Amino acid sequence: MPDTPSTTPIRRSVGITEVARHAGVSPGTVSNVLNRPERVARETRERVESAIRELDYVRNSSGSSLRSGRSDCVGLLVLDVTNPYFTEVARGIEDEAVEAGLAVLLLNSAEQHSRQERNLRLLAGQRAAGAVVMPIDDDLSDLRWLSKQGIPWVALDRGDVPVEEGCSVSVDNEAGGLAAGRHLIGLGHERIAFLTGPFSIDQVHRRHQGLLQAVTEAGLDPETALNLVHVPQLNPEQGEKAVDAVLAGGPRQRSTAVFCANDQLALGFLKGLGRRGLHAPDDISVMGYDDIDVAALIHPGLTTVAQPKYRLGRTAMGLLREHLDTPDHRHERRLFTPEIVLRGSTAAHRP
Amino acid sequence: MPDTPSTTPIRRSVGITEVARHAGVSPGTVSNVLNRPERVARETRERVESAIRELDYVRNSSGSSLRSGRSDCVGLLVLDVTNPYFTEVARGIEDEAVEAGLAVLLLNSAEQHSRQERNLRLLAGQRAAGAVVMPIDDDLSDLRWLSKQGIPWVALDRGDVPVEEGCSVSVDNEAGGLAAGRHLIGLGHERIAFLTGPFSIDQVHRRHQGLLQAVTEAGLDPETALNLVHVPQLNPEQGEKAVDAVLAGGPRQRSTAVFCANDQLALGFLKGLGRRGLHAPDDISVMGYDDIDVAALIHPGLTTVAQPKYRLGRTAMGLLREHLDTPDHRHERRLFTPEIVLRGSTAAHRP
DNA sequence: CACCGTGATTGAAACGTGTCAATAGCGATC
DNA sequence: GATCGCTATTGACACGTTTCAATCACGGTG
Repeated sequence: MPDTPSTTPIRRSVGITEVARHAGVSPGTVSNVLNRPERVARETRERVESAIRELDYVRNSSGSSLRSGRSDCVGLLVLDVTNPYFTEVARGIEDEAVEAGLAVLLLNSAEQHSRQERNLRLLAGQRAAGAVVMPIDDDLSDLRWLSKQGIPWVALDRGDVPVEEGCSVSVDNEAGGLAAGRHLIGLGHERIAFLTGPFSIDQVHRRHQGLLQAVTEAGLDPETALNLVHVPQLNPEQGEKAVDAVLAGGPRQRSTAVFCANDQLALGFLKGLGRRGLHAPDDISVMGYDDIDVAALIHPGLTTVAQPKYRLGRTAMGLLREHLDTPDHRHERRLFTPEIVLRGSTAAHRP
Repeated sequence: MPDTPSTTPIRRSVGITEVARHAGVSPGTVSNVLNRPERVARETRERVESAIRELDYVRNSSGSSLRSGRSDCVGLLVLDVTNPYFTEVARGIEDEAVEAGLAVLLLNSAEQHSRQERNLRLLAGQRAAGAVVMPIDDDLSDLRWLSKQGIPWVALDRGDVPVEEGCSVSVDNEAGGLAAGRHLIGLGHERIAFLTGPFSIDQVHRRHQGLLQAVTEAGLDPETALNLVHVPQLNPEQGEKAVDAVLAGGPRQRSTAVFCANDQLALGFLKGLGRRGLHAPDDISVMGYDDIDVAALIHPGLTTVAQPKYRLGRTAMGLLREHLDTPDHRHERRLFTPEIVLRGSTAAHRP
């Protein structure tokens, strides 16, 4: 029994050498026990292991990654930590990373370019093993810089990354818009509002393309069947404000359904409806996009286009793992197809 | 002559020595430029700085923290990344950390003890400068281990940490329960249901204590005025399931208001109400706890007890900074008082 | 001129780990 | 008994940085 009742207040933490001395072997052997246990005889290994336990040794990853050149940290660059969409993705990434024995360094860009740069510098400083990045805009120069620093990456939610530059995982927004449009048209709606942010956001633009396709393939005239309502940002406040614009027009021209580019917009819109004493789907059918958690928690439930968020994160990290494991890795682009989740906020149009 | 062709095959990134050679100075000078710029003459400093820029040098933090013993990483141990409550706290922490020039290593315990341990080990391995921890239960042994490893920490949302063991930042749950109770009683409600998880969760237990105090101070008999409904977990599904239990009792005994231990519970409860064609506050007043974002986004808005989440995170990290800066630091306990946010889900009782 | 002080720069020694050639131990084979 | 083959272990060095005592340059003072 080692009786060390008075833990020294200030001490350099125990290192590999101290463990070695304690077990009566050389530091190299301890290192071998940690990294290639099969190379060391069972008896010595056990002796070292018990010394490790006894001294409460934990390997200093600074020294380790300094020497080996590799770190067991991967970066996750996120646009906004508070966005529930991202947190779900983060969960997928983390689960996969844990399996690979990697630590996730979560970095928040807070939608600011300066902060994204700062964070990438930080990753490079850590000599991170790799990174999963949700780039703040379609400017790839930051990612190229990362490549130049020797840090492999996977872009998330950016379908437009050339496959020779790097891996990417994203969801087919056009297919999502198309499915949403078909759903509403299938319910008999012939005048649909699209509540959206600026088309400079690529994802939103593509959703509109899909919606447009649904309208034309149904033989409707986009001019009259589609009512575009633009708001500056994709947040609930804007959705609430937009109610009047969406409901504009006489009884014959008024939209009977609204497709929101975003669940957040849809939530705000629903709230605005409620304030005016109106309800979905009786007064207007409402559809969102993303399927964030709350979509299922409100009444009526929000019909929406679900992104496979968790799987998105998992495959992104999976791709990164593959990248790290295989030396002659070739970049890949993975495209997911979203699925519609039917809930109570949409219903058949009753003329 | 540096012709050692058989060195490591992996491409090492540029280091301080290469910068030094390029600028015609010694490595020590480059280090000084990075760490104590005032000690080096302006002319040389500029020469070094331009060399740094030219070679695109970024400091290797492994080497740095290995030598100096300090890391610029702090850990943030979170119970569940997807919980909006925590993400808001995380935002506060990150903002403060960025100001202090610290990187935040976000680690997710996913409510599992094994994972919490894993993550703490990881932190110790990184020789992190400190940690902000939301402990998974009231067992302090993990935190003590962290202290023994020489890593200072601040506990979050655990009011019961002895101040001689470490710093803590939390919110006065008893005050929150009291305020909620007063609000409902002030509206004329005399039969209140408390929808809650197991009392083994300290926070929930204290909220109940506060509620109890409100009831007794109003001269009501807790036996008849309070209806305790226990569910195993604090999630929306349980809230939805609990509707019948809350609404039980004849017209004279039925609760006219429900105080949910959690916004998530409240959301589920509201959904369950809607399913049955009932509405808040007409059929029953509903109150939550936490003030997560969605509470304001639904209709009617959810009256709830707001925790100062962002400030909670900021002060936690602030305390940690203080801890790191002042050598003769003494632990502190900060207690915040929550505030009621009035929205539409509660209303006066009409007998 | 000798001496001192000051400020700028240098050289070398760590920090804790991984790697790898070298060595020791030892039974089997020639 | 010498040699070989094999496994287990050892030393010593390198990774990139910080730190600190030592050195150098140089102008001012006695």
